Amino acid sequence: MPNQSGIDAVGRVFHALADPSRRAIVERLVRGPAAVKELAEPLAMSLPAVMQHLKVLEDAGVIVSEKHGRVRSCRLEPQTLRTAERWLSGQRTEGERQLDQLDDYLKGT
Amino acid sequence: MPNQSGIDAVGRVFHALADPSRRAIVERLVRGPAAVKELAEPLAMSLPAVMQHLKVLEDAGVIVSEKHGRVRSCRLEPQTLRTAERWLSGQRTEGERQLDQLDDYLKGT
DNA sequence: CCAATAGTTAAGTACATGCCTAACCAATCC
DNA sequence: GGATTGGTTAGGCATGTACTTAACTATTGG
Repeated sequence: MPNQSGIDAVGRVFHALADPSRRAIVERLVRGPAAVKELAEPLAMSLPAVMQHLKVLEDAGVIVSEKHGRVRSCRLEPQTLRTAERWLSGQRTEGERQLDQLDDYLKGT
Repeated sequence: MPNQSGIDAVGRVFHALADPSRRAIVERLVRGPAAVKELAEPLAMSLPAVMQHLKVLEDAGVIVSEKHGRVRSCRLEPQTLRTAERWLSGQRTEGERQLDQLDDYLKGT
């Protein structure tokens, strides 16, 4: 069991993105919503395996899905990726922060 | 085994960051280098366990370490986190991209 | 209605992860 | 030199992850 209990939102997102198949799914969904079948196609694995990946992504809040008729449509929940991005951008050393300021200065001119 | 073979750099970084103890280590190292002992202190686990976490972080390229005398000093390798950040910022939907442009416009005025 | 399509559930397997304890090594300190 | 400090190695255990196949359900097109 991981060190901390269940409510580790950022951790779930990073864990979801650690798998190349799941990142491929995300990369596909950036271009718009897709059905499970379509997401499965390029992935060289069984449908149930894909479903598990989708569950991990959905539990992490990276995607949402809803069923219309017999097809489940999945789409990205962009805010969640932004949260992870924000955690990363928070981890800057003092040196980096100075470079960032220089950067802003140059852009602002 | 994950779907793809070993040379998945971004995947290793995300996997390293999925664990709360490892993120705590990163958050500490943002404020400057530290010895293994110091990193272990707030973590409520054995030294060997901490060492394994450090190995995961080092294999992912998130940190580097070198031994001076009997103490191993660890520090952040900021570029690696930037790589992960860049992957995330690449995953923007069309809608988000438009918001970003609006954002840039407002800032640039 | 029947068959094909899209998805779901269940159960099983192989391997990875996150911890532990115990034993060990090598640089310091007195 | 001997004890202490900081780190390392080895082995083991419980749980989690990434798949698989087989069987099943619900929608839909002809």
